[in-house]
Amino acid sequence: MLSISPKSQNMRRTKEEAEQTRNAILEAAVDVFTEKGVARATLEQIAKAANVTRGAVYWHFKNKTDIFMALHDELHRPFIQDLVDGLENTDDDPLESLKSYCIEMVTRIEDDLYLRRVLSLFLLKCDYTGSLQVCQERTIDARREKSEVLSKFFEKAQSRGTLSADLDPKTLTLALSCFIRGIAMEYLENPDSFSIREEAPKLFNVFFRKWN
Amino acid sequence: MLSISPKSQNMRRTKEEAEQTRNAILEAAVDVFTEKGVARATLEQIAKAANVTRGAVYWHFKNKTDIFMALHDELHRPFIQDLVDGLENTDDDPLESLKSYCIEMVTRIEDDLYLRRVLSLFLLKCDYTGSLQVCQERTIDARREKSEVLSKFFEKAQSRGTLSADLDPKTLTLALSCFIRGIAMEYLENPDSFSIREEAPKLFNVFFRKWN
DNA sequence: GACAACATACATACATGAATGTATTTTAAA
DNA sequence: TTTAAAATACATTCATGTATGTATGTTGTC
Repeated sequence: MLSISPKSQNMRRTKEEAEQTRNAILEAAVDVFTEKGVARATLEQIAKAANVTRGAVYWHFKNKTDIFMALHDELHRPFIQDLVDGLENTDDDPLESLKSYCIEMVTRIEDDLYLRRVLSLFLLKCDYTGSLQVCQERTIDARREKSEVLSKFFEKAQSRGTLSADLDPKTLTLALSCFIRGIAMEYLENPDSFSIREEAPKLFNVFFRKWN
Repeated sequence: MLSISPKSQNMRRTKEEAEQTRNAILEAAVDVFTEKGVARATLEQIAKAANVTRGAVYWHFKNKTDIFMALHDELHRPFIQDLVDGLENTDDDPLESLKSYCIEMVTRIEDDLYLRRVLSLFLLKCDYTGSLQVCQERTIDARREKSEVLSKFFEKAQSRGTLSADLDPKTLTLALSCFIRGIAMEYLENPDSFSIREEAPKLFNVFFRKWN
């Protein structure tokens, strides 16, 4: 967690220091949001966790929703984008590389503690009613993009004969999306119930077993 | 939505009328919770939706958490129990009956509007931080019970030779749980993105395709 | 390069509303 | 008569947003 420089209070910061403050607030927000839940988290708690006052928070952000959306933009969408990129940069056996990419990706959820917190925040610690609805609508676009990339994988596999032609790529895409989502949800909700690192290879072996 | 009998306000009700009032409050709570989200919903809104005052609400329930837990007990856990029962009452080809049961179950999510609202409420419209944490802990037990029933299915299939012996029933159970969860989440979050009624058979055909 | 003029980056103080919980009252059922 | 099932009234808390203060960074000007 970033902590702003120990200037005696109420001294004007330089541009870089201000940027640091902004980041500290965002990081503090992740902590407070995941601990209290977005709805129950107060700006006072976030400010305190970032070692600033609510004044600083209101300087950098309009309100709680604005903070959440900033996090959403900076963390969630890049995550999906990263996923898309990872999918596009594979060119050998499509299904095999897709499989190992999936395993790698969900394993990161267990290994990368920060990713885990952030995903938990967006998937578990908030509901997208009210002012947060717009965030969800934005991710829908990103998800459709993701689905299109996935589809191409299955199509490529079909054209190479690795995948039976009578299976619908759209269906497989939907199935895989649901599967990944379910794994993430079940793990985040109860991380002690199973180890992704151990189970992910088995799980995706089940999903990607002989298709033709 | 139940509406209590049109007695001129402030008349004492009979026991049955009181029970009706309680139910009206619970039904109103489902509506308000799903529309506003549990955190943003107020007791005033719930009372108004049930055609009573906050006084009635506080007579029947301690607070908002108490209402939520009552709903949780009356709706969510029976749903899981129903699932367990449905699984136990099949005795022919285990995998085939498991498959059709899965299809039936998720299809209900699209067809049964009330089920949809309730599931949406518990899966999407609340976060289980703070006072709602206990609810989540309770479902964890129910889920483990569900998993054990599922496991037995795969074990039975193995003993009958329908399922390769080198596949771990535990893994298959986890996979199926995640898959179902993911389907429910994706659909509830964006019901327009696909039709469960059309896709469920295809999806579970993918999952349950030749195992041996 | 010094200095005024201004903008920036906050902290502090305050006003407000909204939701909650409780205390009191009302009416009729038991 | 007592008590259940509410309605009504009230006090309190709490988070929010905003207004204001303030000291310093920044920038144009000479």
